[in-house]
Amino acid sequence: MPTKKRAPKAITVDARVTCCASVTASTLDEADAVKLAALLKVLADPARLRLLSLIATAPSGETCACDLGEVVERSQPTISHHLSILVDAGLVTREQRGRWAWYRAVPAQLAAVGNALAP
Amino acid sequence: MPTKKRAPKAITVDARVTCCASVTASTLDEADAVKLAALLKVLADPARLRLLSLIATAPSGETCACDLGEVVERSQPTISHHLSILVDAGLVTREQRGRWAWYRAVPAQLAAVGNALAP
DNA sequence: CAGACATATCGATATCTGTCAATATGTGGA
DNA sequence: TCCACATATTGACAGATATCGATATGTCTG
Repeated sequence: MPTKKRAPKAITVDARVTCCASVTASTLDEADAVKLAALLKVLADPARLRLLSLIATAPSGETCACDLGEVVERSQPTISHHLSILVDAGLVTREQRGRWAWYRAVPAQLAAVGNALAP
Repeated sequence: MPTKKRAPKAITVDARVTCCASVTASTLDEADAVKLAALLKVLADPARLRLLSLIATAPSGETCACDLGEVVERSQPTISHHLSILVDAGLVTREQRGRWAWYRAVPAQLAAVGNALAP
């Protein structure tokens, strides 16, 4: 194995996050299918899609949870619940600052799911 | 008679099927979110992902339902049920030939969903 | 026509999930 | 310290859904 140099470090954004196998590249086995389905299931909810969309398109790059309730018409516990699910899935990150929670999108993770469908 | 400078009508495969709005392009409203979530929900199941993957990667371009049961380990009614859902979502097409049902993938529809996530 | 076969539909069920009200936790200000 | 506020957690519940056995529908073959 003639590889000498170390692997290319952080080249730009690595959308090559190996979150899941491609649907069209080869036939998915059950394990890969379960993994991808789990991520898709996170996305397959209107409330979560709207939250993610709001966070991802925020001009400042981050969004306060306090601003989400007004747009997505759900109760505060429901929104908090959905945000947790998005965080657990690695689609957004959460940072507590004082009383407020700030969320940022993780574009690479979203892209990874998208690429699993449309490479 | 080459070079008619027409507007680019049918540009190859149009993966630009307007099935759903992009998550990151602008903030989704509830209606768009419901639409996209519905399609994602169809994909967010391991059995359906495996079926779609099998159909999409078939060398001949089509797959007989009779071959799907052996690979995806579910009962015959369950597989038939999932195939119906995939057809209804426009992700595969179904053609009855004699006793057998043949399925083909609809790459544009899958790509449209993927592009809604990763443009 | 009769039987075998492929697929679809029906009915039932166990599990999952989105939602909210109530409550808990934690933070900053007075 | 005490209170107001932002967010998270808990508990409960209605609706959705993945699954299977039984059965129906439709098609080919002898």
